[in-house]
Amino acid sequence: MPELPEVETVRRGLEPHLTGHRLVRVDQRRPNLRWPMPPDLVQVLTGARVEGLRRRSKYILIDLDRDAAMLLHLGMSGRIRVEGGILGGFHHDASLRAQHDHLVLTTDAGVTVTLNDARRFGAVDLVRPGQDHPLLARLGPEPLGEDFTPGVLAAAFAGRKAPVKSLLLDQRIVAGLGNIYVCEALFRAGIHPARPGGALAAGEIAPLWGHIRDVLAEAILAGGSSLRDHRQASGEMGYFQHEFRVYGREGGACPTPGCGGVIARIAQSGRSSWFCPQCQH
DNA sequence: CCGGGCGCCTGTCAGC
DNA sequence: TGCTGACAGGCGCCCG
Repeated sequence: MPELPEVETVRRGLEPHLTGHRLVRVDQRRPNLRWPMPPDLVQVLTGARVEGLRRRSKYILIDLDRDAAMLLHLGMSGRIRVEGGILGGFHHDASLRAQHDHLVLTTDAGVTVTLNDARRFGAVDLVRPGQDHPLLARLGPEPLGEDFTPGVLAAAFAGRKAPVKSLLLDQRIVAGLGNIYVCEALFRAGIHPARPGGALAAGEIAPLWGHIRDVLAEAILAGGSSLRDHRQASGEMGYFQHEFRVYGREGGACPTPGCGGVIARIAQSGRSSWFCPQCQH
């Protein structure tokens, strides 16, 4: 499912239900997702008070009044739903199978927060104070943060022969992009996804940098993109899928006025890239 | 270091 | 109505 905008949407939806609340019950239904969950997960979480929620790239970090923060990654199909309480969700997809509910947190307000992940590519872990967590250690800058600049992007592309599409998916270069928003940013920038990164001119990189930030910010405002799995914590869909200009639109008309191109799809390292052959070079 | 490919899992959909 | 293959918002690992 989730790229940065979807994860940020989930984080914002969870925040009012968790921050300042104590976890009174923790129900762990299986020992692992992509990796084993820590053996002391239930012990550490039970009775802990949540001090706040942060996001780093596609990870949610739940700060606790304990010597650990909870780390959550939603993989491809992970969903969070919040139920119960005054602000609880009310229109969750009835087809969500309880079979894939892997972790249920209950707060002192009677709210339940459930992690559902059919494909189990997601992760739950604990981050100890001062720990350089291996999943976070090598992440590049936050694309919406101050550390991400056109110069940083240019330096990361310099001399690289890999397609710009692959480089933007590399979380060490910039952290939080996935297939959707890379395709959309490259379209907006008029850059062909197969161009070698090192072949981009500075005059192309700065606009690309701006389009990456724009498309992410717009998607966050829309609550993310709901294709198959993503829902806001309330159960409500995101709406940015209606704004896609190329993603998933093979055979459709290029939205650029007067272009007349037809959206194409190519495979790049096993994943689909959609683009307009007419206006992306 | 670099680039590319594989595999982890389940669900859905198109085509036969 | 099956069945089969392709494909899906990610990412660590292994290979040359």
